[in-house]
Amino acid sequence: MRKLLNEISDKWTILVLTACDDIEGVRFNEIKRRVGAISPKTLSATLRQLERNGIVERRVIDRSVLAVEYRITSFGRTLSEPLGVLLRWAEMNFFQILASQQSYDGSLAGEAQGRS
Amino acid sequence: MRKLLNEISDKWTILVLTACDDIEGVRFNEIKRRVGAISPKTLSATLRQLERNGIVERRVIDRSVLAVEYRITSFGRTLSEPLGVLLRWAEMNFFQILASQQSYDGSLAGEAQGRS
DNA sequence: CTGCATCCTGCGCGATACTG
DNA sequence: CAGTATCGCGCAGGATGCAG
Repeated sequence: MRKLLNEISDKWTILVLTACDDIEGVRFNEIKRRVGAISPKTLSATLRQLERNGIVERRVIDRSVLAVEYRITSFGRTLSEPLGVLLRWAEMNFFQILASQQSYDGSLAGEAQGRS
Repeated sequence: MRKLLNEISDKWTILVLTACDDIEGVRFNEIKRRVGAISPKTLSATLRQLERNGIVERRVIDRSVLAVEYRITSFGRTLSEPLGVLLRWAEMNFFQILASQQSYDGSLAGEAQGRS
C-alpha cells in the first residue's frame, strides 16, 4: 500500500489516469484540458511514471505532425475500477467534506466567485 | 475528486485511516506503530484533519494518565470500504508495480534486509 | 502518553521559454 | 503538437525539544 501510495498519491496522477481512461487514445493536450491546470512538465512526468508502471501506453500516431496518444492498458483498467469506486464515493460525499472546512481556495476556483 | 484528493492524497492519510479502521478505538502511539515511520507532528496533523472531515473521532479515555483513542466514524467507514478495495488491488498487484522501477528505497525498509 | 512549537530541508509543482 | 530545460518557491513533513 505504501508503494502504491508512492506511485499515485500525488496531486495529479489519479486525475490523469482518469483522463486517460477512455475507449479511444487520448492526446497530450487533450489530457491537459481534461485534467485542468496542470503544467506540461508535471503532466509529462506523470505520464512517464504511469507508463513505467504499465498503466498507460504511449503511442506515436504521426511523426511528421507530432501526434501522440496515450491509452490506458488492460492492467491500468484493473486499477481504474477501484479508483472509479472512489470517484463515485467522492461525488456522493463531497458536500460532506467541504462542509467541514471551507478553507479550500482551489486550483479550479470557479465556484466561489460570488463574494466581492 | 480534486477536493477529495486534496484531503487524502498526501503521504500518510490513507495509511492512518486504515490504521484507525478497527472495531476498537486506537491509541495515538498504537496508530504510530501501525503506520510506521511517521513523526508525531505529522500524525497529529493528519488525525486532526481526518477529525475535521468527520472521518475519525477523538475521545479522551483518561485525563489523568493522558489516554486518547481514535475511532473511525460510520461516515469514515463508508470511505474505508472503497479504500479497502484499493488496498486489495495493491496487495494483488504490488509486484507488478515494483517490477518496473526498483527505485524505491522505502520508509519501512524492512523487507529487503535479506540481501547481504 | 499525547501532543504542540520551532526550525529546517527536499522536492513537488507552477511558470515560462525553447525545440523539432 | 508534444514535449524538455531552467528557475523559483511554497509547503509537506522530518527532527528535536518541551509540556501537561
